[in-house]
Amino acid sequence: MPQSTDTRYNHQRLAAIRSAAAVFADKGYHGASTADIAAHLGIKQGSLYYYFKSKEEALSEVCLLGIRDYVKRMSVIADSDQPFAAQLLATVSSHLMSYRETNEALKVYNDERLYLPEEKRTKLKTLGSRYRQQLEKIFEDARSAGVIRTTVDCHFAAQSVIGLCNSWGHLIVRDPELDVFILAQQCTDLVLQGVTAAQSN
Amino acid sequence: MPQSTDTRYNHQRLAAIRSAAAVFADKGYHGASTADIAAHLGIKQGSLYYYFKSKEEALSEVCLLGIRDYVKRMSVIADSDQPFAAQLLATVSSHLMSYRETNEALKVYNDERLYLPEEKRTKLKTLGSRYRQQLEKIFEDARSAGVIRTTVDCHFAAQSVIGLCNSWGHLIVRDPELDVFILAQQCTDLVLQGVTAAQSN
Amino acid sequence: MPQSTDTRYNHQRLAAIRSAAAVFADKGYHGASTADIAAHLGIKQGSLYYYFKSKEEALSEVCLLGIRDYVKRMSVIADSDQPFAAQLLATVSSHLMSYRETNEALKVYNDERLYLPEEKRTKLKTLGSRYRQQLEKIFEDARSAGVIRTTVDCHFAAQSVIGLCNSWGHLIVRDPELDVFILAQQCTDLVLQGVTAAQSN
Amino acid sequence: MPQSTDTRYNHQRLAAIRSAAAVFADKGYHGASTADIAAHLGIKQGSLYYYFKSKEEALSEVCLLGIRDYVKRMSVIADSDQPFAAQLLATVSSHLMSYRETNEALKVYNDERLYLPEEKRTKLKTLGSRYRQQLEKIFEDARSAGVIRTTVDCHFAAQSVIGLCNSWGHLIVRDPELDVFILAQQCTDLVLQGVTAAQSN
DNA sequence: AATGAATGAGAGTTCATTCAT
DNA sequence: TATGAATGAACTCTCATTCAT
Repeated sequence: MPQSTDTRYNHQRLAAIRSAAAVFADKGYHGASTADIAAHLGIKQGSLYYYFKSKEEALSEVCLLGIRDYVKRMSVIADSDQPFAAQLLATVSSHLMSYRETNEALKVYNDERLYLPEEKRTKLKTLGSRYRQQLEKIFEDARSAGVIRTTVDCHFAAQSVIGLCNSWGHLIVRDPELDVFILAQQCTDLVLQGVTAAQSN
Repeated sequence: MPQSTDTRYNHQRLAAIRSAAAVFADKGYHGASTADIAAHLGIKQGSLYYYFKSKEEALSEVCLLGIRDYVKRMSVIADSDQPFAAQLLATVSSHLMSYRETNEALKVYNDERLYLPEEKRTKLKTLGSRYRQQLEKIFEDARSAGVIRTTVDCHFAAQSVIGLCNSWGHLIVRDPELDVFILAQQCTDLVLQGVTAAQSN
Repeated sequence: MPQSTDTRYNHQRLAAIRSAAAVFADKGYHGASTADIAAHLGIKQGSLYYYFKSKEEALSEVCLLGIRDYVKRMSVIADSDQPFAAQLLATVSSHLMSYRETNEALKVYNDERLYLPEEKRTKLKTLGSRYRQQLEKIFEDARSAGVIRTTVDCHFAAQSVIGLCNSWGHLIVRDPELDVFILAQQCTDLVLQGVTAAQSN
Repeated sequence: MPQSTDTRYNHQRLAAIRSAAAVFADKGYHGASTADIAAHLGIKQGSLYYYFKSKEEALSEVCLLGIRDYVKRMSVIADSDQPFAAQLLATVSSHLMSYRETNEALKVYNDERLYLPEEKRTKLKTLGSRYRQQLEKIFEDARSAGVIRTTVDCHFAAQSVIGLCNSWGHLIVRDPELDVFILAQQCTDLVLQGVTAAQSN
């Protein structure tokens, strides 16, 4: 069993996970064949099994890759002392950036994790839930501080931000021209101000 | 070959499409087997082919069912003389309701249409684009009328509304307890006002 | 799910079991491919799965076929009132005949049952053990009646008879010329009298 | 290529053969993988090929190991001047002991040799046949000498003794508690005297 | 209008084998 | 002497599809 050190094996294995992420993102878990993944990595089909016990393990690893760092960054943001608007922008930026950085793994986490067996899925779900709860907490703190309206449903708001980011994430993956920073700014603005013009009176 | 009148055949065929929608929504296109669909409908696998030429045709029909009415209603909304806020609420309501009404077909349209061949996909895409354009137009008109800020990017706004509705739609399909009307109100509010508290000066 | 009546399905399924028995007997469980079995039956490989859920189920059914009748006949013999010598001859005859009748299924039961999962194996083992116990009982009764020597270890004797029959069974399967009736007579004689010449004094 | 002297290589090679014997005996030739054998020996899969040209060669060596000494001992017994009963006991003892001594190799020879190619199999068969013929000769001599009944079929008797020993051998391999000496005595007794009580007149 | 039976292509997976190091 | 990495063929199994009935 390989260590998590910097061996050649681990290097190649990570490459394999990234290949799986790309292919799963493109064709979906069931639509993608192990031959597709192997071809993307430049090896033969059977050789994949030197790195994965099964196709399912590949999916599992991709999902983990997809949310690990992204959840970690959310913790950093939640623990910071920045004002609400800055935290929100940071969250959205981090979320959208993840779609670029992790080779579509986050998309795979969102769309394909349901094909994992219960056990692995709940483990991932725990991570995902923590993310939402931390975002929710940010909203609640802002509401307590009077920064946002008292009528705002924080659960709804957090879920909406996540949903908004995810739906843009799909477009980001498909369209490499999209500017993630501008988009993050726009999304944050929308959530903060809405679209309505300021009442002038 | 049966006519498209109100025969028993057409009745059963619609039931078959709905079964396909339910199964595709649950397991994805590739994850679902024709046997699953048949079982959901209460017939045997081979008998499905009396209603569909192929599994792909089933997907195609489901996607069509998923957006037809929903696009139609958008046209009605776009053509109406209601004020912007009312149009937006109507759009969101219609969108979210579709997830309930059409037996998960809209979810299938969103998640699985990419598995259709070019030809059929572009045909659907046309419908989907029209939807977005009409929504975009609503935003543009509102901007011209000074109802929303001039800095609002209408393409971005329309896409965001659609994304927001779709991400909530996924939750709606999985959670039958969610109240679609309240949700529509909340989404509209978010887009209109954002979350920021009113500046008191 | 098919009934155990005389449907076409059950007829074909039995034929499939017999084919599996023949092929397993010839090449062993792991050495035989499902393609081999299908070819022996005159259908295509994939079609086998219309009759079996898995290759393992095929093995399981073959093993069952292999001992079912054979165990049943032993019960009849054990319950009869015949003298010991007649019972022994009947047992040996029945045992050897099974190798001819059941299309090598008994050989498969002996050699390949260890590849079944625990659960199914123990179920079969119960049947097999009953067989040995009944035979052992026959020896014990004979010993009590003074028909055989008091020094005879009945467990050893029963196991030896079974082993003798099984080893001849292997030869019977491979050599269609062997006369089972003569063989049964010889085996019984050996066990009854041994080879030693009568002491003449 | 190493010599057949007492090098470290030959030492390890013998260990490899014994590992193969153990694994083949446990899982069968086709059920066992080269990885299993390597693991049993404490090396990695690929390294096995330093000792064997192929998996088949491993089987071939195991079979040879299984019968070589056993056949040799039979020759010694056959050439000796002992009385029939002593020869028979010696034969049975030697046969049963082989199951203990040679690491299950004799079991492998019996059960798996059929997977060898014609050429190698016939070579082994020659050895095996010689064994049976020598045993047959022992019976024939005893019959000529009037030690055993004239009605005894010597071919049948020799085959039966071998079969009896092999079937007990299987049990010996699986059950380390079985006392081989007692068993040899019992088997010999059975063949000599049968089970029938002495006629008292 | 529906079914039972079969098919064949393709999937995931295993594994004996090779070879540079 | 042994290993890590890779390969390709074979295998079990699934499934969309067909068709006689």
